[in-house]
Formats: sequence, structure tokens, C-alpha cells
Amino acid sequence: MAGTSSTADATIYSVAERAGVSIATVSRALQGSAKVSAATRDRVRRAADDLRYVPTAAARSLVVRRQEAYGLVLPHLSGPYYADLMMGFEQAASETGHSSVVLIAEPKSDVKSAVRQLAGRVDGLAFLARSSVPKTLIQRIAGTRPVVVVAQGKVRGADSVTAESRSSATALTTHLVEHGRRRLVFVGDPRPSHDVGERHRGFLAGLAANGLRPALDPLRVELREPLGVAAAEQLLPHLDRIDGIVCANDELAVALMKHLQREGVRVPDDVAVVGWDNVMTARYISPGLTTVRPPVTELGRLAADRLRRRLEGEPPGAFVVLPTELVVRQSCGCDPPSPLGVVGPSRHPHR
Amino acid sequence: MAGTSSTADATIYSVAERAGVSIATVSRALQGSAKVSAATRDRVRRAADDLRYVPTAAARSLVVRRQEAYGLVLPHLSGPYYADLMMGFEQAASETGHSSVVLIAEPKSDVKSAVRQLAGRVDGLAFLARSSVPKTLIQRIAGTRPVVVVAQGKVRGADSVTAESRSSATALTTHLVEHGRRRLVFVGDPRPSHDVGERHRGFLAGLAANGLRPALDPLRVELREPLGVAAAEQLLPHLDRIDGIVCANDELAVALMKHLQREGVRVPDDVAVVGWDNVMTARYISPGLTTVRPPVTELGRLAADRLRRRLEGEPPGAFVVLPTELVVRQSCGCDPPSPLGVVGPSRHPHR
DNA sequence: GGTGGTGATGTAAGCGCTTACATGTGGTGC
DNA sequence: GCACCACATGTAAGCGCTTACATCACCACC
Repeated sequence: MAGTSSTADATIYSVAERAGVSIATVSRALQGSAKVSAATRDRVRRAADDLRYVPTAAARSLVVRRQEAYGLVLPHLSGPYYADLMMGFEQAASETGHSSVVLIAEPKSDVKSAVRQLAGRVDGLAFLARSSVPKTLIQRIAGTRPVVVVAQGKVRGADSVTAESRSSATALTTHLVEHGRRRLVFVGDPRPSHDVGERHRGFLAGLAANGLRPALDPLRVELREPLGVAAAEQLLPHLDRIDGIVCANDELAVALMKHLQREGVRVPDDVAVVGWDNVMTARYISPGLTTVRPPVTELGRLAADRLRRRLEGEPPGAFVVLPTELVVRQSCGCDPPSPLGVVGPSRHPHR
Repeated sequence: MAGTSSTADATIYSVAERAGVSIATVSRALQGSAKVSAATRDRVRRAADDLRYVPTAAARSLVVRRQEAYGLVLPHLSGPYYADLMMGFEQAASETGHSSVVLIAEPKSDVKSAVRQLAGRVDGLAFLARSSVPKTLIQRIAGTRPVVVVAQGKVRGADSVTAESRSSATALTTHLVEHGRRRLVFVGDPRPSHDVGERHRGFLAGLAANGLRPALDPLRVELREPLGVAAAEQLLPHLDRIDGIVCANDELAVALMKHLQREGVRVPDDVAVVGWDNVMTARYISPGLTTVRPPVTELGRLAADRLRRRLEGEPPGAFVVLPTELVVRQSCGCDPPSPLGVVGPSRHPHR
């Protein structure tokens, strides 16, 4: 019933028949191989067109022993971060003729078998941090085909691309200290995510360098908007003991800041707030949110690029760190609208 | 070199050999077919595990004559809209065991062949509006396999899922008129996108119902942030002649509003501004942006659902319209923080 | 007018799976 | 003790392509 019109399942055979040639010639004509006469090529093309022929990729994959596709495993988190990353990935992938198969790995669904299945249809895979795929599984897959992990620590046998986090976090923290803030607190759970862990370590380092310690233990919350409100609630009673809040990402930061403001707290006067990711809202909210911009699209692009190289024979183990950019707005205590400053080592692949 | 470890290319044969059974038994054991003894199943599983066996999806696809994958064609536009839509789509797809292959169709790249190639590796495709895929191409593909268009008008032979636009736009416009605004202008190009066209028509209808006409011709700009600033620049000289700006989407609206404010224009006092999409920024900016919330995730989910049904034999031609929600904040002139109101017909599939 | 070369096309062998059908093995019922 | 059946497993045929190799026609050259 679906897609009827009788031509629905044209194959290379029907095209060959209609064009009066062998299937080999059809294949050659359609792949643009040189060894076909112009006349024949035209005839084949016309036949294919008439028949609405769509070559079955699976058949080709089987014989060329390549899927010509990459897999991208994301956590279930909306937000611009993942969209941008995907764009970069897909673009780089398609430039080398690879399709992108995406999988959203949420905790609830059967991630393990979903990932396995995905692996079977791609030549290489990229795993994003926080995608609730156990590291051991990633390692297993990496023993099977090229794998790159994004925004995570190293995984044996896999490549890694990350945005620099620790030193930017230190810079960010130092910036707050230079504003005279001494009683800082970190909001976000440093444990489950390598990246957030790094930000937290950088935060601690920034404090330590100034002989300071966190005013409170980190508030271990997930990096989502509603938790920002919850965190604000938790902090309200302690506002006399803190003068700066370093959030693990912008969603948390904007929600938290807005809620504090609703409760009459002045930002940055009473308390400074900073985030991470440079989402769109960060530059529209007021005061403008001081944050860190990771090169998200570039991260995606680079992940696909790693896969390409691996498939071309490069050995695994590359570890690429991309620089981030400190984006200073007003929530930290700076007054004028003045975005500036670049922090972090420049790109430095090794191994 | 890549993914060495010698086991890299375990096939069903090597697993069969190691387990001491035939490949048929391996297939049955791994697919969970009932006709395998528990002991054998275990042995096979262990062998597969030892060998890091990853079944080649292409081989299976070839024989079962299904790709077990859907294609999703998006325009090159970042923003939460597409991310959410993809989430919904992927989720629904994976619930029925389908992978999602995404393609970002930008004008520059060779969209035509990319789409063709995509078609060959999926069982059905969803095309998003503004994805720079010519309608004729979509129609051709639709003659070949199930196709659903999202947020577009009807396409022959394809299904369609859309968010209600026109009457919500009328409601939005009417709301502004009720605030006493009489001199409204539409920002965004109604021509290339079916949805934007609908919003514009709804805008005109809302005015006409009150005996009004647009204060200016629509400002035909793309729906991206930078164009919002440009539009604001264009409107500044005419501010005496307008008191309300209806933007085709939120990105445009927030950029425009912010720029007007920078120039000393008071929103909503001097001029009201409204948008469309209900992006995150809309609720953090001040004044809060009055806008319309389309059920984006649901749209994605429904698109995948249509494909499923078509593959199950349902005839093409379904036309599903999802209701949107008017989100009233302050940029329209309302004072209290009070989101409310639902507008638009409820979901009504026909055919 | 043979010989050899060149370019276009055909022949056929798989790629790694699934599955209809054939085969084998034991247990049951009479 | 034999027929029968259910169940577990094996055999083998393809799914729709690509490509190495064989074939063929034609032309140039001496």
C-alpha cells in the first residue's frame, strides 16, 4: 500500500533491464565510473529516473564493507549545546560522504542494546559526555571500531576531544576574586561528568591560588533549569555567607539568578553569578551573564574528523583540547557592556 | 590498523565456529528466537562476547528488506526548536526499533544527491520546513517510500504534521489590538515558509477583524538573530508610525527588542513586541516576551509516528494539526507575570 | 591481413546475514 | 516396540549491490 505505484521497489536489475544493459553497467554508470560510454550512461540514468530507482545502501555497504555512516550518541538534554554540536558533527561527516545516525541515550531505555545496534550500522561512533553510556561499554565498542569521546576524560582505545575547562574555570574564579568576592560556592555535581569535575577543580584551584576555600560544599544538582531554582532556594538562607555563585552551566545560572532576583536579591551587588556555555539567554538576561564559551560546533566537527582519520588508518589515542573563551558581562560585577578576553591554551593535540 | 585486536571483524561465521554450531543457530540465539535451547543460547552468547561480535546491520537489512531506520532532514538552523524536534522524533523512532539518520540540508551543499543517498538507507523520511529541499524532490521520494513533511503545507503523496499557526497568530494580533495597539507591523518573510506565511495571514486576519491594516509592509528578513537587529534599525525611523511589532519568531523578537531598548525605546510602553516559538530566552528577557508555543517535541514524535503507520500499511495523505499555546508575558503590554491561555483547535487528523 | 591494444560491456562471485525447509533426536502413547 | 510428534539444529538459498576478470568489437599498425 505504502508508496505503491508499482515502481516502489526498482532494483538495479529492473534498471538494467529497462536500459538494456547488465547490472554491472548500471552500477558503473550510476557511480560515475569512467568506463561507461556517454550514451549508455544517459540511457541508464533515464531508466533509473523513470523507475524512481533508489539504490539500497545496505547492499552497497555489504560489498564495500563500509557503512559510510557515523554514529553520534547524545544524552537526553535539549538546549542549544547539543544542537550545535550535532550540526558541526553532521557537517564534517557529510563532507566526507558519511551519514550521521544519532542516538539519544536516556537512562530509562535499553541503552546497552541500542548502542550495540547502532555500532552495527556505522563505521565509527562519537559519545557525548553525560550520555548515560557506561564507560565499559564504550571501551568494548572501541575495541571494535573507531570511537571518539567528546567532553569526557580519556577512554582506552578511543580518541578524545574536549574543551579546555580547568584553567578557564580558574580564570573565571580569579575574575570573581578580583572583584573582591571571597565567599564563593559551586553549584552543580562535579562527580558524574568529567567536564563538570574539571570546572570544579579549576574553581578550587582559583580559590586556592588566592588563599581561599569554598564558602560552602558544592550544591550537587543536575545541570537543568528547574534545579537552578531549587539551588537558589537552598542558597537563600545562606546569603549572608556567600557573595558569589559559580554555576556548572548557564541553564542553572540563569534560573538561579532569576529566582534570586525575584526574591529581592541584587545581582551582582549582593551576590555575583556566573555560568558556563554561553547560551543565547546569557546575553539577553539582565544583568548579562558572565560565562565561558566552549567551541561547541568545532567540537562536533572535530569529533567527526577524528573518526575519519581513524578510518584512514591513524592509530587511536589522540587527545585534543580546544580552547574556550571567557565571556565577561555584568553578572560578575563588571559594569560596562564589554565582552572580551580569551583564556586557555590554544589547541594542542598530542600523541 | 584501526580497531585492530584481530577480533575487529568477527562475523556470524566466526561466532558459529567458536560456539560449535551453525550460523543459523547463532542468528536464532542472538535474535532471541524461541527455538534454541538455553544451553546453546548461552554458549553462543559467550562466543559472541569473546569475539566482540557486532552484527552488520546492512546484511540484516538486505535480507529482511527493511532498513529499520528513519531519515530526518533539517535546515541548517541551530536553536532549540530543531533540537527539541529531533528529540521527539528520535524517541518515537527508537521506541519502534528504528534508528534516526539526520541530514542537515543547507543550500550550499549538494542537497539533491544527499537526500537521495539518505533515502536509500532509510524506510521513511521526515522533511522539516525551510530545509532547502525542493518540493519536487520531496514528491519524488514520496513516490518511493513513506514521507512526512513537518511544518509545511501539503505535499502530494506525503503525510503532513503541522502546528496550528494562523488562528494563533490572529489571537496574538487580537491581543495586541485589545491592548489598544492599532499600528502594527510584521517582521519576517512570509513567502518562503509555509508556517511563516500562515502566521502572516493570521496577523492580517486579526487586523482585518478589527477594521485595521498593517502600518507598514512586512519586513522580509530571515528568522535569525542578526536580522532582528537589522530590522530594529530599519524600524527606528518609523517608530512614530507604529506601536506594535509582530515577529515571525522569537530569535528575531528578542534581538529586535533588545536593540530597540538599547536605543532608548521603551517596550512595551512605546512599542509592543511579540514573537513565536517560546524559546528559553523569551522568559528570561525583560520584559518577558509574549509569544506562541508550538508543541515542538510532539511534532517530532508525531512525524516518526506517521512513518511507522505508513510502513504498517496506512495510506498516505494524513494531515495532522497540533494546537499551539499563546504565552502571554509583558512585552505585549500586560503587567502581571501571568502566563495563561490556550488557543487553537485541538488535534484533528483527517483523511 | 594478421596482431595487439584499447575501451566498453558482460559474467559471476561473493559481502554477512535471515529463514524456509530438511534432518535428526528423544520422548510418548498405544 | 513402533509410530508419531515436538523440538533443536543444520542446509542452503537468496537479499541487491560492487568489482575482478573475461569477452568482445573495433581500430591502428606494419
